[in-house]
Amino acid sequence: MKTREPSGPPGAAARNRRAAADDASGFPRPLLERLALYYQIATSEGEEGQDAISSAFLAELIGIDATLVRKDMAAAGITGRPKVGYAIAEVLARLDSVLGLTDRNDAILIGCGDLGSAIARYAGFGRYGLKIAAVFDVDPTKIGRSVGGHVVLPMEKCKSFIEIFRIQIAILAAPANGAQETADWLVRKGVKAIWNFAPVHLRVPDDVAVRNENLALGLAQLIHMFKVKRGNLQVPVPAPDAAQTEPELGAKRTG
Amino acid sequence: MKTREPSGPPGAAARNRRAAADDASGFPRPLLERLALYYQIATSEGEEGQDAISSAFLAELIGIDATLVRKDMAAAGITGRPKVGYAIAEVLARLDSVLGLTDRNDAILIGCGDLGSAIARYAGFGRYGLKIAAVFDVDPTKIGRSVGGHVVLPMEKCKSFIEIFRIQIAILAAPANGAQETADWLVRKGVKAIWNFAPVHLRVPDDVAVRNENLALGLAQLIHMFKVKRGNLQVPVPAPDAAQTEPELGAKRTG
DNA sequence: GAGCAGTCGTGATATTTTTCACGACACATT
DNA sequence: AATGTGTCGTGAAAAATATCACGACTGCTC
Ligand SMILES: NC(=O)c1ccc[n+]([C@@H]2O[C@H](COP(=O)([O-])OP(=O)(O)OC[C@H]3O[C@@H](n4cnc5c(N)ncnc54)[C@H](O)[C@@H]3O)[C@@H](O)[C@H]2O)c1
Ligand SMILES: NC(=O)c1ccc[n+]([C@@H]2O[C@H](COP(=O)([O-])OP(=O)(O)OC[C@H]3O[C@@H](n4cnc5c(N)ncnc54)[C@H](O)[C@@H]3O)[C@@H](O)[C@H]2O)c1
Repeated sequence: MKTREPSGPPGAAARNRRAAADDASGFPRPLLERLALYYQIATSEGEEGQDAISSAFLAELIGIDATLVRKDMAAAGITGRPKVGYAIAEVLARLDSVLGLTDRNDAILIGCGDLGSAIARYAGFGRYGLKIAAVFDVDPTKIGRSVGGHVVLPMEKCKSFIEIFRIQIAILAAPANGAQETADWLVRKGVKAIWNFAPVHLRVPDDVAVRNENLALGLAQLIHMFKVKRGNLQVPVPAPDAAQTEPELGAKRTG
Repeated sequence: MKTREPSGPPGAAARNRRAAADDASGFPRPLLERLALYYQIATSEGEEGQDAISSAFLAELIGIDATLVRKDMAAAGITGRPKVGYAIAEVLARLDSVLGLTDRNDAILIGCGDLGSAIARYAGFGRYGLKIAAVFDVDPTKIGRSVGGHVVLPMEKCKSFIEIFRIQIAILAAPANGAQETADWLVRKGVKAIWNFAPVHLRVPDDVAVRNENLALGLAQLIHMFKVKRGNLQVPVPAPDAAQTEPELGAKRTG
């Protein structure tokens, strides 16, 4: 399946000033990532009394080029003022809209273990419109307990809850084992967005949004960076034909 | 005002322009991300008895092109066999080395609140070489408690612990307020890699690796995807001159 | 009001990342 | 052993992404 529609206008080589904002498939991921970062920084700067932020400031803070920040702002429809920068109020308002944080999004939390409890108790996602409407678990010893103001409900009640409250967003904090099945079930029940914390790459239909928040991958990246900076990591594999040491770990096919 | 000084060595400002960026002669970030994903999938497939995996299988699972998988494998120095695929043993061994997971990495955990406790109890990071050597907190009521087999220690003991055990990796699960200061302090004490869960973008010197595991940004992205797929997100901002609704939050210049 | 300094806006350019096309090789079957 | 099918390997093309260079505009100072 290709999520890429080959609808490329052949004559549109010249860049039109309308940016690529009206692309129905949303913004490219890297841009989106930076946009959310701008939102966060703008929020924190605003709380410190700032009225505006410059592209150079953002760029320096994040470690990217200032031009890129300006392009991003343009893509989001944010207009800055020379000599001043971007008005924080406008940045927040615009990104609120662009990121879709304007209205509240009710979600259910599946799995109330260590991580699920932390999420249930965390208030920081409220700013992004997330409202945990209910918490579910299969463990009888956890059902009925109150976690972060939510009473843990049995999974048996999940189906009707989704249907009655038209829940479309689910946070999946259950074990990896069975995560895909749970996700499939949620999708069948009508869930359209899944925030997955289990260390598996969930597969969902095309009309469902999924974000695999795979912390282990982040850790792997950090360790890689760490080793590279330390210098004791021999990454390069320049020899293209070198049929060097075969891993003698066994488990190879019976030849 | 760009007076946001990273409170580090005074002359380092010019040098750490790319500090927050990640690629330091290592692999580009997207590639690295996929590599870690292959590692995870290969692990799980291996546990199910598979001997080899094909590029097509990985591509289909992740939702990318099979050619890209093969390029990635080549970049990591992994050689496959036609008609068979990539030997899982080789994939794991090679990625172990490439990602730097071969030897154990001792780390300290700073902040043992909801999220910190979940991390301390989680065993899943062990596969990536991470070993939590100690847990620290400032809250007197938490000190002395046992969390995931670790006794929570007071921050006062953190300095000597880092020095004695030559700790180079820190997991930061303390509140955002003061996270940067804590990070600066850790860096001064010799920490070379920080896994940051506070919702701020940490600034560190060039020789320190940092991964900002900003969950809120992930949430923002999920919500954006969700809204776009639902169709009720009007992103485009074509009107270039239309002085439409100015944010009435003040902060506008008087003409 | 004129000049200066700082910042945005954007077309052109460079770099990186991904896809396409096709040849080569390995295993299975007859 | 010959044939057939499925998979890897890789150079070239395409697309996406980031940077450069420079013009335009704003606010400040004098
Ligand atoms: N704790 C962490 O720091 C951490 C870090 C990264 C990833 N994760 C992942 O997050 C998930 C949860 O981690 P955790 O540490 O909270 O585990 P946990 O074992 O503490 O909690 C899992 C909870 O899910 C419940 N559960 C099991 N099957 C369920 C089902 N089918 N439906 C609903 N609930 C179900 C269990 O009863 C339990 O309460 C796991 O997939 C884990 O790999 C956790
Ligand atoms: N809980 C979540 O689901 C979640 C999600 C995303 C991000 N976060 C972020 O993770 C961090 C921790 O979240 P939490 O929910 O565990 O918060 P928490 O308040 O439950 O825990 C924070 C802990 O850090 C300790 N602490 C405070 N200052 C410290 C310092 N200077 N040094 C060492 N320890 C210190 C506190 O005593 C407390 O135990 C926060 O920055 C939060 O924004 C949490």
